[in-house]
Amino acid sequence: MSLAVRLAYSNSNPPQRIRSAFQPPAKPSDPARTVTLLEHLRQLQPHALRQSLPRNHTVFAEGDSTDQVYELVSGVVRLAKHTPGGRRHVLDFVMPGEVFGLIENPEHTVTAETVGDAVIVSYSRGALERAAANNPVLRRRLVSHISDNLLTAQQQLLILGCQDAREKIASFLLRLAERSGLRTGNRLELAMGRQDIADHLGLTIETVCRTIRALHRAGTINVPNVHDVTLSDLSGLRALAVEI
Amino acid sequence: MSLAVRLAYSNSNPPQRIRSAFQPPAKPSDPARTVTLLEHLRQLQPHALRQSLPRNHTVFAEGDSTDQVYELVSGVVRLAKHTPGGRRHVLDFVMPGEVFGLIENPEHTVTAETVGDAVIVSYSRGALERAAANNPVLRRRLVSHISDNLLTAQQQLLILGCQDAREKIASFLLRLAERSGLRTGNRLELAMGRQDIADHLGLTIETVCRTIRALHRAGTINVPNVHDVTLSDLSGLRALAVEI
DNA sequence: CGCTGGTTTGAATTCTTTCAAACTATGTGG
DNA sequence: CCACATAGTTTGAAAGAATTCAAACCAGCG
Repeated sequence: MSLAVRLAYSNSNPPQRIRSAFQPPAKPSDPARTVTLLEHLRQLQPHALRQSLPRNHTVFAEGDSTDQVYELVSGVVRLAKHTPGGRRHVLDFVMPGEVFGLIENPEHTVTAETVGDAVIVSYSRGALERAAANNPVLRRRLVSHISDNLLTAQQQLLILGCQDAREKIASFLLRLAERSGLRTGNRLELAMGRQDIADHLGLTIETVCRTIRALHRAGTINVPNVHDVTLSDLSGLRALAVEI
Repeated sequence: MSLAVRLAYSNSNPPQRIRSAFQPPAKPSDPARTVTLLEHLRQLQPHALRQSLPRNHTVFAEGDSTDQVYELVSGVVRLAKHTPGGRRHVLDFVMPGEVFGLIENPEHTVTAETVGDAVIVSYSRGALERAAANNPVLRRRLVSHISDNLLTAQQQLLILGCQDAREKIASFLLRLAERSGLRTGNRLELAMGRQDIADHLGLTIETVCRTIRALHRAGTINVPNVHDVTLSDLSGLRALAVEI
C-alpha cells in the first residue's frame, strides 16, 4: 500500500525529497533529473557557513537585509509577520531540505525563527544572483522558487478565507504530512507548538486544542502525545480538507 | 493637504500611475524612470489584441493554458479560486493599468473574471518570454511582478488571519484607495459588489453590509450609494487597518 | 521535587453566520 | 414613461462557531 499523500492542491514546493544532513546528490542514476535550486547553491558555495541554532532563534527579522539565503538542514523554521499591535501570523513552516529567505527585495518582509533546535546553511545571495546572470537554468529555479511560494500563499488564502476550524486543521495536517513525509504507520511529527499552529490558521490555541481533540475522538486521527499525530483515517481527513 | 494614501504595508504592486485608455508614455520628461513591465509589453507587441468585455466575463479559468498575459485597460477584474464544494475566495482585484494572468506555470491556478464592463489587451506570453531571454531588465520586471504578487498575498494572509470584520473592511478600503486613487473629496468607487468583497475578506455578504454601515454610522466613512464611499476619517480608518 | 512553559478543559461571552424577509436599484416591455 | 421583474443589497432575529477568561493539568528540567 502506497503512502502517497497527495492533496488535491499539491501546488506547494515541489516534492524535493528530504535529504539527510550531508550532500549525497540523491539519485545520480537519473540523468534527466532537473538540478534543484538547493543543488545549485551547494555547488556554487560548497563551503557556506553551517550553523546549529537553538530553539526560538531568530534567523532574520522583518526589515533585515536580504543578503543571505538559507538552507534548512534539520529542524523546522517558522516564517511569520508581526503587527504593530503585537499580533502575529505564521505564514508558513519550512521543512528540512528547503530553501528560505530568498526574496526579490532588499529587506526581508517576514521573520524567520527556529521552532526547535535546527541546523541551517547560509549562502550569499549576491553570489547567487551573479551566478544566475549567466545561467538560465539557475534563473528558472529562482523564479520557480518564488512562484511556488506564491502558489502556496494563494492556497493558504483559500484555506483562511473559506474553511472552518476543523477543515483548517485537516488541511494543515495533510500538507504537513505531504511535505515532511509520514513515519511508519502514518505517524506525523508536529515540531511546532499549538500556538504556532493557531497563528498559522487564524485560530486561537484553545480552538486548535479542541479541534484536534474532536478529530481524535471522531477517530480521524490519533494523538499519543503533543508532538505526534497518527493519521488513522487519511481519506476522512482528505474529505475534510478537500471540501476546501 | 496631500491625499497621500500610504499604508503601513505598501508592498502591493508599485504605484503604477493609472493611465487612460491609450498609450501616452506618461512622463517622457523623466529619463531615469524605470521601464515598467507594461511598457515592455506594449513596445514588444504594439498590435496586441484589445477587447471589450461585458460584466462577469471569464477572461481565463483555473486550468486554462497560460499562453497569454493581460493588461487591464479599464474596469476591474477579480482573481478567484473555487473549491470542489462550490466555495469561492477572491484573491485580489486587478485595477486599470495593471498586468494580470502572468504566472510561472503552464496552467492558470486562478480564475479571472470581469467585475463590470472592462477593456483588456492580450499579449503573447511566449513572445514575452523569448524577449526576456535576451533582456535582463525585462527579466527583472517579470520577477518583480511575481514577487509583488507574493508580498501582496502575504499581506492578505495577515489580514485574513489576524483581523476582525471591521479591520478587514478598513484595510480593504484603504488598499483600494491606495491603488485606484481617490476622486475629489476622498471619494472612492467600489466597482465590485458586496459579495465579491465578502469573498475577498472571508466574511459573508451580510457582515460586509453591517460593517460598512457601522463604519458609516461611526462617521468614519460616508456611503452615498452602493458604489461609492467617501473616506471621511482617513486617519481613523488607518488606525483600524494598521492595528493589523 | 517543585518550577516553568506549554497544553488542555470548562463556562460564559462575543462575533459572525444563518435564515428570512424587506428593500432598492436597474433594466425590460408595454 | 410607467409597471413590473430581477439581481443585488440591507436589515432583523435566532443560532452557532470561535474566542475569552480562568483554572487545571502535564512534561521537561534545574
